[in-house]
Amino acid sequence: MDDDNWDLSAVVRSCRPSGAAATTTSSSDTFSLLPPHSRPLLAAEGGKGGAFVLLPDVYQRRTSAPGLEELYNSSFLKGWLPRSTTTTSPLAAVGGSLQPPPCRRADRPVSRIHRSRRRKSQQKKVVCHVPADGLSSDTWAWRKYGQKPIKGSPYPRGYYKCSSSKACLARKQVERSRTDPGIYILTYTGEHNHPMPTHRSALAGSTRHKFPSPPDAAAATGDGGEHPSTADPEASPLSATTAAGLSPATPLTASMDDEPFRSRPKKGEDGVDEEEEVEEEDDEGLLLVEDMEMMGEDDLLFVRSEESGPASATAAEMGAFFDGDAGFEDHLLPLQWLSNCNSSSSSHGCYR
DNA sequence: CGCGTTTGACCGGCGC
DNA sequence: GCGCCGGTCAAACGCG
Repeated sequence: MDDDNWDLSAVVRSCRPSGAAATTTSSSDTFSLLPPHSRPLLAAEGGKGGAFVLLPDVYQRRTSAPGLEELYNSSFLKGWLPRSTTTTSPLAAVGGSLQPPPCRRADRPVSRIHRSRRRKSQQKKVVCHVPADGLSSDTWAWRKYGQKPIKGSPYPRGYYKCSSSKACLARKQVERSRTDPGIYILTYTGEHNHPMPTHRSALAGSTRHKFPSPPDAAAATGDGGEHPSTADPEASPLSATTAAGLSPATPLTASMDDEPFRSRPKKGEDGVDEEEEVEEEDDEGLLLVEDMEMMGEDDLLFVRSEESGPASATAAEMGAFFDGDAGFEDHLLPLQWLSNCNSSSSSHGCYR
């Protein structure tokens, strides 16, 4: 149960805006830090025919919202809310089981089986579509452990693990949207079994490639030629590699931002200013979460924000929302969101 | 020296 | 049952 919360919260949390990322630790703080500008537009999709919900001021009130329960209970929500609060969520299972002791490839026998793999299809995951800047907002420390070209997509998918704790089963996949290169598809699975790192000390190494990457490469591939070390743009079209691979973890630093920014018509590229720039574009919706989906075994919560519309939420925001104590376990989060949406629609102040 | 990234290979799930 | 594809591992390497 808690696990689920963790999971979700963690997941979403990662979508935090770069600006707020570093300093926020408590959920409440985080929350308050969230850019008000983003009014999330949630799209709930129960598998098929999804329903879209506008979430207005979710962030402003994270406290309980009357009627939430009703909402929650309503068939509507049930259709897409992760009801898996129950103990049996696949995630829980995943979280509970630790990975087997590492074995070398040579040794790697058959025992890799019990990994977190467990029925891929049943794994609970949360999918967020975030703009490039959204990636940088992830406050969790992620470590890239793999990258793979995905069939049908020109961009590779990067695989990340939470580096804060070895035991942490939280994972994240970063993939560039094939339709909109400016958008990244973040897929979170597993849950963090530890508190969010206050500061990214863990990211030590990740800070490295900040903006070293040759602009050309990145620009050329359109995705990420960011890593200097890697990048063999020519090697394969997928060299976009880092595109997806930008470590989302390095948010503060912005490895990812770097690249993504390029893809979008951007102005300055001085890494330092990136955040500022981001904020600037915020108004335009750059920092919004394009889409967010939470998938349970069968359920899929699809959250979508409109880019320019008033209703837009940054991944970060969502993260904040889920952040900390308030988790799915209460199921209040989503509910709150929903309720807020319904009740109010206002305020979307611009972030900043 | 520590940590993260890169990269090729391995393995299992899933569809046909 | 087979093959494809996605996900993960771990050695090698780079950077601060």
